[in-house]
Amino acid sequence: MKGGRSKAGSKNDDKLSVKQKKVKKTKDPNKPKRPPSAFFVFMEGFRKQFKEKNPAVKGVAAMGKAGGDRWRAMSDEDKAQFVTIAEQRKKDYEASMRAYEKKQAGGNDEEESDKSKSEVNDDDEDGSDEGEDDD
DNA sequence: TCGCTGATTGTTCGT
DNA sequence: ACGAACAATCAGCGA
Repeated sequence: MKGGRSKAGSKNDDKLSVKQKKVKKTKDPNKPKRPPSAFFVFMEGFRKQFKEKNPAVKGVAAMGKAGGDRWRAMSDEDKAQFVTIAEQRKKDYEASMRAYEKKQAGGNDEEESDKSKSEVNDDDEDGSDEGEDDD
């Protein structure tokens, strides 16, 4: 979308590219997944609502159509909210991609795990009692 | 029993 | 610059 579309005569939205059915086998295990677009970010919240309103919904097609229809009904400003989030996701993706390229360049076991470390849980967590207040 | 297919749009990569 | 692929979701059906 985005106002200026490169395609000049896109009068028909035929499903020219009807591929993507079976996701190709990504042979690159380190390849980071692509950041979710604003539409997907919106879908994250929409899925819950859709499930609540349509608990008997089956398949993703119904949700996809409903989501797409709702998405188009939204104003650019409303979508801007998700777009902003999507941008953050993209930023994070760039960082992941950087690590990915780094790995591709040279085999190093250094992953992008140097970011903020939630809790220093060295030992295997038991999970029985959640002690959020350590110390 | 396991795994793919379907439908939506946006974004990103590759040529 | 254009094209094509791929991101998540859930339940149903095929082999």
